[in-house]
Amino acid sequence: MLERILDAGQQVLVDHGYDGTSTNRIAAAAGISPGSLYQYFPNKDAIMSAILDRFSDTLTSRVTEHLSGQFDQPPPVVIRTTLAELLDALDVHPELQRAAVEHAPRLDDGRRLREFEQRVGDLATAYLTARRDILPTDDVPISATAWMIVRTVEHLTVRYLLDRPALTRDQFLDELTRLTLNYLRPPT
Amino acid sequence: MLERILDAGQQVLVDHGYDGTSTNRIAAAAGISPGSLYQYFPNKDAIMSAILDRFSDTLTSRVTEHLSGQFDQPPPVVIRTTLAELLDALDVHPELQRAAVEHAPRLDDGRRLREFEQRVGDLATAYLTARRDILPTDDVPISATAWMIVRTVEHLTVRYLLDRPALTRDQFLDELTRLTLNYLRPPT
Amino acid sequence: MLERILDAGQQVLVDHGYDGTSTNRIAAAAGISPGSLYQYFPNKDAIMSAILDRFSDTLTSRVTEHLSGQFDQPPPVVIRTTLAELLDALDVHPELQRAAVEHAPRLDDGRRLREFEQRVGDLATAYLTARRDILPTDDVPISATAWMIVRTVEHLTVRYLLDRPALTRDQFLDELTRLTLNYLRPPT
Amino acid sequence: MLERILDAGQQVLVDHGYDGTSTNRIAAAAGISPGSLYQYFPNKDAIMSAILDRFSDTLTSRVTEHLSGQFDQPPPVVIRTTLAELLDALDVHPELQRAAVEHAPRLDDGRRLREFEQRVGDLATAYLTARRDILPTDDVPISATAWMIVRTVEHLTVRYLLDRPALTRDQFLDELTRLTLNYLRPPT
DNA sequence: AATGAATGAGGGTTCATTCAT
DNA sequence: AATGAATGAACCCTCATTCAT
Repeated sequence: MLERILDAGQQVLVDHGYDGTSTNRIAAAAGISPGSLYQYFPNKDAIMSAILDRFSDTLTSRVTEHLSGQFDQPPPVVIRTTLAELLDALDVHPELQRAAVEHAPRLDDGRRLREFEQRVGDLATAYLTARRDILPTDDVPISATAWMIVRTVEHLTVRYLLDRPALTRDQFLDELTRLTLNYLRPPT
Repeated sequence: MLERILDAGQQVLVDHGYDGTSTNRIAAAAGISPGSLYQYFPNKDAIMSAILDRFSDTLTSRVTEHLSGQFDQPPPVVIRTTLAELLDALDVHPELQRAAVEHAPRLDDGRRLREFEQRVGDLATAYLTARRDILPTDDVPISATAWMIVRTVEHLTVRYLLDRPALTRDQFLDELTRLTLNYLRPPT
Repeated sequence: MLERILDAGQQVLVDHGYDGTSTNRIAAAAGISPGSLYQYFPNKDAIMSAILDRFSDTLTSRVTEHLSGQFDQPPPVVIRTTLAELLDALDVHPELQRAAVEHAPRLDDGRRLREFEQRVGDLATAYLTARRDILPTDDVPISATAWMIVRTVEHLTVRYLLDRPALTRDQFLDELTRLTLNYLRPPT
Repeated sequence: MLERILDAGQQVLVDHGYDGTSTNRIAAAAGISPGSLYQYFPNKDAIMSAILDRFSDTLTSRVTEHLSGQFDQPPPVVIRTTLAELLDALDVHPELQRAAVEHAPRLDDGRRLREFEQRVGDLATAYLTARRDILPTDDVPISATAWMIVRTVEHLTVRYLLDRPALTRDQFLDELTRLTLNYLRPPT
């Protein structure tokens, strides 16, 4: 039933946007009465949060799982396949992802979104720390480098799926991989 | 009077956030009656759009102006100073910018935001076309390369101002410049 | 319009009791839309308070006015006519008075009602202080004596009108006057 | 089980006030499910009524018991000790009493409260009839005299406990006794 | 008897929009 | 042009009550 509510809420979010997502609509979409929502969630925001949490959990675990199986591959391989994994994970619910990107900033003052980014950032920092040798310089903290990369990758991936620019999936992954790897290349 | 309404709306948006921006508040801030708003704008969204348009116009013209005076400088200089110009332009109204980032996607289904990005993208494409020599390959359309760079730069700049990570302005500009230039570097 | 809302609210209060007094009902009774209530009152409690305030103001001013014109009459006359004045004032809106008595305790934790009693108590204290000579003893503070009398008179008057026991108005006034005066009589 | 529900309801009433007393809370406090309440009571009001009934039964029986053991004492003693008994009986559950006073009027249109007062009034009438000699006049029916006294005593006692004015228990009992006895004193 | 999830009408309140003045 | 009182649909949420299990 929790699932049913989240599914319904997700559908409403996708169909009507954040402002169009009323508790009554969610209840109707779930085929239950408005009051029943409150047996499972304390309020509307909790529902929205749970929807986004579920989504971000799926993403994080897919990427983490993939990464943990690749840790000893050469960086270009790790990065390229990880980006592919992220892209494909996001591509499962492109509509939800659009909604999430557009509306998550308002939930808990965006804490939810920031948490997700934090988790991915930690992952990237961990990887870069392990592969400290590929970093071009010591002048910039690893966390800052990770911050640059994570934001870039996250945003470009999302926007690629939403805008569908004139690039094939593989071309896009090539570009994104190059962007990332070149960023780490030492100056000549 | 149009200006007055936009100023008032912008102030309310900055002070009270998107959800706190009611038409009544805007009218009060503008020193007119709620009904009078509708003499100048068909509805609330039109006001919000106009506020964001004005902001994006300011940005575009500052960057365009700067770029046109730098066209013949060496690319590293052009890019670094252009990024600085963009960063500083955005930094004038960080609160407004936050509001814009969080809420623009919902206005007109995001058409507004896309328009702005289109304009900046065209600018970048024009520059890259002129400097076609610095591109690493012909396999990827220039517009796609511009798309990658524009999204990256735009998003990182915005997030830098909002998140204020542990990087000084100059460090950040260094990183962003390197990210951009390295992206264009040919493979070894 | 304020008056109209208060009248409507008063009617609804009388007809449906405190719990039956919804803002929607008040609005309907006033012939306006629910939203309009909030142009004149910040919330429901403010409406309820205003209704009771209006009622208690009427009472207080009638009694005060009467008392100020009688201050130099002999105590039995003052008391008897004052009680009559109070009884008649309360009798104007017996239904409202019932509602007030039954439901006022819940408003602001009863602050409203207490305020009214405070005002009447002050009046009584003032009178007793002026006529200190009729008090039987100095052992009890005047304010306590006033407290006893005010509660008694208020409650009996109210209950007389609501319960209509087997006493004529004049008999009741006789009894109430005797109760009050005898309370002040010195022991033999 | 009936007892258990009443105990639970009473506790909730005392702890959370009338508006905070939901059937769900009562059920939880009683350690049963909401649905089970309706096996023992037809609806919420019946529960509330039963709680107040039980309370008023306790009061009546304490006072009756006391009175029956004092019938042949001199009136000043009977009255003083009876008032003391009532005061102490009410003081056992001041919070419950407050709830009772504030909300009893609304139950069954106040029938419940009136019944209680009727019983106490009958008691007083019986006593006064037995001691008819102490009445100052025959012009007023005994029941009316009892009505005056019962209301006064009941209300003052309740209010004394709720308002806690600047009077000790004994001072208050002195005053209340004097009020009652003096009311019955013949005019000079 | 007992459960407790489900109900759904109704609660107070907001606010973009309108329209008589 | 300008007003601002009035609108009313929609918001989120509560809770006494029911009924399939």
